[in-house]
Amino acid sequence: MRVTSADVARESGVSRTTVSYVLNAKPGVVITEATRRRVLEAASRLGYTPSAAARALRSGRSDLVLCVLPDWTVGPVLDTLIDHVTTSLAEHGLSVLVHISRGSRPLAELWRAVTPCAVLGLVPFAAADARAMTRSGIVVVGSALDEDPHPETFVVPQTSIGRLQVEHLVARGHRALAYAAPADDRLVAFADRRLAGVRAECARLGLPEPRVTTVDLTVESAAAAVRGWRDDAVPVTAVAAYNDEVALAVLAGATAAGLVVPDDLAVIGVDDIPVARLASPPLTTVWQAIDAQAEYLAASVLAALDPSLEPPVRPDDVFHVLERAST
Amino acid sequence: MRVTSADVARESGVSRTTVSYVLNAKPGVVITEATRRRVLEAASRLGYTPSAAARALRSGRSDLVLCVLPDWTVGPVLDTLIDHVTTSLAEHGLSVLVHISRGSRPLAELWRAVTPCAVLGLVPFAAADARAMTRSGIVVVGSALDEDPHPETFVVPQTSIGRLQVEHLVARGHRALAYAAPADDRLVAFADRRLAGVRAECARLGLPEPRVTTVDLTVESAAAAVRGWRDDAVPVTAVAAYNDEVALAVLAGATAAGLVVPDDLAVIGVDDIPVARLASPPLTTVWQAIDAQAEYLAASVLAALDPSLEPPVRPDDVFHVLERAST
DNA sequence: CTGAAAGCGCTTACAG
DNA sequence: CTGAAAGCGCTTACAG
Repeated sequence: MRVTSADVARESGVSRTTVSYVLNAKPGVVITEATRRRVLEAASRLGYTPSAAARALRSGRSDLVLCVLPDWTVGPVLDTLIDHVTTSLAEHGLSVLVHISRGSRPLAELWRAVTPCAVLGLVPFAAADARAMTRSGIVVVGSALDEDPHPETFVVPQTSIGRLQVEHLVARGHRALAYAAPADDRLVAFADRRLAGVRAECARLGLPEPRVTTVDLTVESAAAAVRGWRDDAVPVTAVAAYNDEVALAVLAGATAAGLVVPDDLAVIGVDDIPVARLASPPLTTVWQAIDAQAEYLAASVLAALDPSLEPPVRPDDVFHVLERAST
Repeated sequence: MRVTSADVARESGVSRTTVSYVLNAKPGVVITEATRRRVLEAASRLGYTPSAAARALRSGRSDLVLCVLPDWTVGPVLDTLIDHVTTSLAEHGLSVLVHISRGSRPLAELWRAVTPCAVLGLVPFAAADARAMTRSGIVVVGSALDEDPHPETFVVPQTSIGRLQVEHLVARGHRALAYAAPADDRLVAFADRRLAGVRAECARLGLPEPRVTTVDLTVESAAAAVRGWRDDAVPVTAVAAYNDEVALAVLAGATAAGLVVPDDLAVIGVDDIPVARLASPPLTTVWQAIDAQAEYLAASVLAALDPSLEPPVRPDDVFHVLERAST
């Protein structure tokens, strides 16, 4: 049924060795042009496609990169990141496969089934998982939410997002700040790091501790939060939100509470989702240089796979404030 | 280096055959409880994990399901759908791997590398691709944007979305309708089907042809569109938008143009993205029963894989209007 | 420049 | 109830 290299060999009148040499363009081996052409023609005529399983079994390595995502909704930023990484690695013959870790099955089952050459975690791996993969010869590129000692780790400096938000708000004259945290439990790790950045920057600038309030993605929840902030001894005048969705909720809540943004309350989000600019007023947000991050991530994988490659330099300065009318 | 079934056999003092029988719980083969236990213990002591490559090579089939996504931004609806499908299929020992078809590499390279048992397309496959996969013994579950003769195809009745939107707007007393189309080229196939639904329903109800305008995700673009609609001989009073993002743009554009929603202009979207309810006024939208769709999709894959299984019945009535204040 | 042969790790008839 | 042996399709020393 299946067309194998033996078929191609028979069809073109050479040995399987030669077929393999030709099809893999084995460096160092010289094949007569005529032979080469015959093999190539036979292969395409027969519709030959090498068996990945056999190749993986033989070489002990596949050309698949397994990308493990967190189980919370991905969002356009991560979508774009994956897009870029996929494209970059494709140029090096690697195919990226994405798995949403739905908690349902252990990660181990998955990478054992796929036998990827590398696993890319966009969420931190459990130490045991990382160890098991490494022991199996799989290259592991993990992620950290912040500073991490491991050189082979993708670091998204979440704290600096919080810092940037505060820096921007303070430059606009605000001193009494609040942090609008997301309600979704699954985001807590990220939210905490961003909040840590907000706190650290407030402390550094000698501002009072920021008020921290969880805001649902509903107008009522946000309006209640806004009222709470205004009722404070020192009323909050500016809000750093976990992300754009939370920021949009705060915007809606402020309007519902009769406040004018940004005069009564300034709001800054994170991500620059498409609808951020459609809000009224348009939402100021923290934008991320996803291309640079993706480039770095792809280069990290390649470097980890091939020790002769120079490890890439972590991109600096990937976050920027996109100033709109909400601050 | 790698622990193989031969190691387990040696360690437990049995043959590889027995190891295989025990580990795969081969039905019909009876193994002494003592032997069974010895093998199981040796396997776990050694940390044995079967080689997926060898298994795939041997059996000619893996337990991976490749899910191919379109190259446009996925969005929360598709995210959720994949989540559900992943969970469902995991219960049957299948792992779902997602690939964003970035256009960069031909699909063929990918499924050849992965050798999945099934490929699930959330976007229609090219006929040649589908044929090649089927010929290679891979089960193909494709998608169609609308009615499709193939029984093994996932159908999302895009036209009925448009119909529902019109039906809702007409029930609210509107007769002069517009369709707000997305600017992104990659969405054109979907947008066209939804528009076809809008047109068909207008025709059925004896309404004038809907005005069709492309709307960027910017306030300016939307405001211009809104003004155009108002300047018509018979001014448009209600808009069916391609999705919630476009609808939010129209909302912003209407406000910018000095109109009051829904009194001057009613707007209905599609998807119920989280921020839809945060808009002012909150956005009426078409909601989809993703759970039912995901269940159907997972069952389709299983049925295609195992002919003895009853093919699932296509869920009916998956779309519903979620009425909020924008209509 | 090309071929015969081994072996990657597994499963499964086929004998005992 | 258990074992020896073949073979899935590939690549790669090793001989010519």
